[in-house]
Amino acid sequence: MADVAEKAGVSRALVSIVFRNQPGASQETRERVLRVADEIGYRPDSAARLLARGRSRTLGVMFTVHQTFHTDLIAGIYPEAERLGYDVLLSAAAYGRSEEKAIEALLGHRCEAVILLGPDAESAYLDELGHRTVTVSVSRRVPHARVDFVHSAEGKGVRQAMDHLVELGHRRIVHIDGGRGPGSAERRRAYRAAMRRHGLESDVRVIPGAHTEESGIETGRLLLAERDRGRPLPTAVLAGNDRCAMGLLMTLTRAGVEVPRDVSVVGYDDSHLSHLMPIGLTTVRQDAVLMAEHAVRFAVDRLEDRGLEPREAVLDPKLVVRGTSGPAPREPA
Amino acid sequence: MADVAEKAGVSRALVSIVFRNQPGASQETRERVLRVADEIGYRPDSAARLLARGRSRTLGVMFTVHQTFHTDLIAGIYPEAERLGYDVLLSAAAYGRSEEKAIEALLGHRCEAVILLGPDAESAYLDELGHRTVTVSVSRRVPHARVDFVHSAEGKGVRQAMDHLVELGHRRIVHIDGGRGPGSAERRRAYRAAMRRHGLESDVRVIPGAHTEESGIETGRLLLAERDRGRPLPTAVLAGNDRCAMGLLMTLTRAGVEVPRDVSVVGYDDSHLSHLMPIGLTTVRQDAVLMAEHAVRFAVDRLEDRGLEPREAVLDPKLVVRGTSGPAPREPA
DNA sequence: TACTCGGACTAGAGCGCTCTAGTAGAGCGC
DNA sequence: GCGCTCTACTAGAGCGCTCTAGTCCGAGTA
Repeated sequence: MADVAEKAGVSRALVSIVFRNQPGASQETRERVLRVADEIGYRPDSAARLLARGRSRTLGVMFTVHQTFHTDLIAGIYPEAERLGYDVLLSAAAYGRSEEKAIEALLGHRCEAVILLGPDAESAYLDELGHRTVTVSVSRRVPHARVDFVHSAEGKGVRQAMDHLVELGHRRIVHIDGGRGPGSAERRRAYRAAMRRHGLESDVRVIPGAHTEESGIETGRLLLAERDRGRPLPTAVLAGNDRCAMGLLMTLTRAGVEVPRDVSVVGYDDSHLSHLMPIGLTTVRQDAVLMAEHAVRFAVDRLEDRGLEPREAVLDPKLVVRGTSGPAPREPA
Repeated sequence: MADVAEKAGVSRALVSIVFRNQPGASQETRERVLRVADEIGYRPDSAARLLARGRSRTLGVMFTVHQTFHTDLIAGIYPEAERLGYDVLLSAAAYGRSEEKAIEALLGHRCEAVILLGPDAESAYLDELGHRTVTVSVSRRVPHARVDFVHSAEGKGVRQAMDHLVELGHRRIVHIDGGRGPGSAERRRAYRAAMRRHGLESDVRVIPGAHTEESGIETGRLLLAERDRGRPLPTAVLAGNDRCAMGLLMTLTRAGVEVPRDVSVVGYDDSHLSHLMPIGLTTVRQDAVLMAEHAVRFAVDRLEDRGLEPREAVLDPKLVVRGTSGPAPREPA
């Protein structure tokens, strides 16, 4: 920086002004400084800048490698953060790298706020974190913790999906549970409620699972094995999320079960996988971009006005009917 | 830090020593300092640390959101970097966020080296980058650029896959090209060479595609349409990567084409998707963990010894035979 | 002319660390 | 006692910026 200042014949302070795009420098000088900087290959050191400024204007994002929906969210976080003048730092949790570790890394880099995508850490930890920094949780409700919360109205989404299936004549609708996955408790509850509302209480069946392809595959195998033992297949399955639906779909199709002729499958998330299937997955869309924007906005709002309390955004999901849901097969009389 | 020093009754320098785990402090003092720090909630500011140290000991990783293989790589990068005492910063390229932007963000955060996962930027830019910082490219060869290069021996992988298929009796083996995707030029070349070597020159067919599910779906539709017009299906398809194979697989299965009875499908990458399919995708494994370790090691080696020239690591891929490849169907005489 | 005012620019402190050079004191041999 | 070394510790400069509190100068005003 000193080199640039000298070579451009100005003070370091002026260079700083130019690089921060602040008033106080003539157009002429601005151009000269930028030109010199470019020649020298100078690029402001964000560490020093950050140190001097006292604020980092950086948002940390913790996500889980392999969660396709997270990557959709990340793609939405960047532009919104940029629009608001914030930098984004990513830190991944992975096998062998706990969420806590990923979060601590962000904190060490002086992120002013952390946005957690579907965190799985303990409530107590998250609450403590929320007291230490502005924290936003996406998808996962963290009861009694000082964190903002962005999610979609799981209940509404499930209800739409269930109404759709019932309208198509389905009665034996099975739900594959998302286990500890974000939102699954709400989805499970909504599934039960919808079944009850449609007078299908006796057909309620929740199969324990997870938000992974494996879970869908296993459930598929389970259902097929049951069929071979005489128990009829359900006519429709409401999967825990798209990945699970994918796994199920592959297993069923592979076994000669035609979707949606024999079984209808509905997913959840509308992650980019869903449009990719040849006939398209009927699923409940969570608008990743909108969720990302809310998360960023919540974080920034609380950074700029420390008095603000954490908020909750509930976004309306929307059933997207594609090819994997159809009329219920006629019951063998 | 000053607070900690005062409360522990030592100098700031001593606190620094303790936190850097350096010799020069008694066990007793160490414990006292750490205890006080914990009470106060002190956590070293990495910006200041970085500034003072002159080195950031941070590796920047650029990846593309949605590329499943990249997430596999990331999972491998973290532990190796940690082992060598380096921090990792992630920056994603996404729709609306160019690779250059992602890379510049890393540089702005004073990453000492950047590891680019399957970069798609122009050679000239990457070369310039390579002259500015230690740069490692994974999967994508960047000719004439000053960058380390880690990849798998595409040729060997393809050859293994082709030998496998030919051994199973296949002759009409089609290759779906990966377009501009990393490694695809080599794979295409190796496919042609293998066909020639097996005396199948007249059956060579490369269908333009990309490393995406869409591409597989489109190719599937194309092949099915051709079949309907009288041209027989190929008996085997070597896809550009796993995602492409997935798309193809779904399309074919959906249309009643049985895999591998009617058509064999081979992927490339062995990304975590492949084990997840119910019958398992026959694919060429690129060992993500090993590649990640090499990439990190290359970066760190060149950081610690500036005289080192960029190197190239060619890892041997390995054909993993699973369920999607089988004997060629008997030709309708 | 004397003044104010605002735009362009500068000096220098300070951000929270690390690191070099140094001190103080204990332990040792002679 | 002396010098020596070794360990435990400290003072203070400096990392590359930002920011506050200025200075300087020319145009506008009375």
